[in-house]
Amino acid sequence: MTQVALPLIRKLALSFRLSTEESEAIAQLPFHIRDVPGDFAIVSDGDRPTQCVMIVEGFACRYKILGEGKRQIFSFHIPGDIPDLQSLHLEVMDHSLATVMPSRIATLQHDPLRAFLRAHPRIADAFWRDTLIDAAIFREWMASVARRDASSRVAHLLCELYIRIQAIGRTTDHTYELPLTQEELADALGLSTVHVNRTLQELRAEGLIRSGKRTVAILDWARLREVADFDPAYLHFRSPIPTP
Amino acid sequence: MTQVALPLIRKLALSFRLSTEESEAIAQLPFHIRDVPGDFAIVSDGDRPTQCVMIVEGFACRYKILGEGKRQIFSFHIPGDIPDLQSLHLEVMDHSLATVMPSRIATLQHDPLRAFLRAHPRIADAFWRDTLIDAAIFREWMASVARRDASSRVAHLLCELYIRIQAIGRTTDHTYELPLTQEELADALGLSTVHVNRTLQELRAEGLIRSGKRTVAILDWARLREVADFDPAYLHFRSPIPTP
DNA sequence: CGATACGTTGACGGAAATCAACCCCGGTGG
DNA sequence: CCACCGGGGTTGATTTCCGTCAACGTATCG
Repeated sequence: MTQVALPLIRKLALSFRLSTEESEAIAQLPFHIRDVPGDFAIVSDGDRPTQCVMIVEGFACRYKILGEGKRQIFSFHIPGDIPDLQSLHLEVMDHSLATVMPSRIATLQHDPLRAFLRAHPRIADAFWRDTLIDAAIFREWMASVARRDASSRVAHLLCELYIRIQAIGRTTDHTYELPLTQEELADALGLSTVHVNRTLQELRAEGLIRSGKRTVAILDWARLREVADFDPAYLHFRSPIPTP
Repeated sequence: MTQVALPLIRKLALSFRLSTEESEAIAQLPFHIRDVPGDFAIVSDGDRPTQCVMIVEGFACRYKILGEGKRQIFSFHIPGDIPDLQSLHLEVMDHSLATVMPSRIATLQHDPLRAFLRAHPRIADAFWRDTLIDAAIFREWMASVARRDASSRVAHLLCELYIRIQAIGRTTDHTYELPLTQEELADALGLSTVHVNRTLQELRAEGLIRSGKRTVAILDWARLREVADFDPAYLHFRSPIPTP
């Protein structure tokens, strides 16, 4: 019935060998589909969710509001991601999850999901693995924010998103849709919006990217990757990553 | 036989309700004990480990060397931690693990561990949960490095280590052993050693901490926590955290 | 057509990096 | 026993990257 799970299955298959039966089992999970607007708070810091959320269409981010009202975005999420899978094992949310554009999401109650994972331990491993890749992405972002300069940071994020979005088949001609404002980029990169703006201009001037309203085009992958100090190993794909 | 697993059991119990049988099962795992010197590379970026490592005594860190030779430390690990548990599901290491002082470690082959977790799905959940807490710590560090100033960052790290070390019963009088050089602190915090030095002096001058060779004493928890913008929720302990 | 959100630009200031000494202390070897 | 050495800590001077502030441009929308 549900085609809904397709991006999830495809994504898990990127890093894990799923059998046909396993894929079909996942497709049978009792998803509940919902459309939500942009800037919609799916789960909030402090909540005790009883369900997980998968992104079917759209774009979401996880973030936390810090002491002096600053916001740190920890990750961006694309179709096939289950950004709050951790709520299955950690009762209280320590951060928030929100859409950044109108999106279609599929919710999955914890109880049936838990039962399902007990019945399919290999799939449980795949889900665990997925959360481990999540953590690897956090580490890489930490390294970016701690040690790379502004242009490297911006470039790195653009590289990562390109690879991830390409992996779910949503790039054409080295171009992908990026529905983020410069303020959101700044909140993710630990920069000010002003500096993000100047840095994007710099990357454009260098001929590395073209970036217009809501889209990014990679013009020179080799040099962008160089500037970014980007090595996709941390994404843990099974097969070598096809590069432009 | 093995008392070795005690810190691990104690640590899991911090955030997960383990039955006596489960604790005993963990204690029976086939650990292999080894003593290693300080600055010893346990696992390196690019390795394909066939075992996991638990810290029995000592102190370790995970890190990665970035493009221009800079090092980013992602986490510190204390007795009871299994820093490379992720290698159970991610074949290739995307970072390195090393001791920062002479340590006793216990290794655990992947195969028996995998079989064990299949046989004890609840314990598998506890381990999964542990890796999720790991990820939560990464997020918090990311927020620190991205958005907090130097004194807040240093204070935050000292708070986190205090709580974690206290949880395994290794503090006395608000004092704990911290076998880190200022260079290692700098690599963890995204600062220069010079600035770490000045910031520590500042915290000392403010009367928040006393820090001598290899030890830290918390003198004013309330104000330190305030400076750090520290909220231990992200550590996901089961019971309220006893504060000085 | 004004309101609003997002992007862009310039001037200025500040937090932290960098560079370069210097100190202190424990270990080691002559 | 003392000289030497090296790692770690400390200090001051200078530089730089990026933040902040403030204004202005531009597009979308009710």
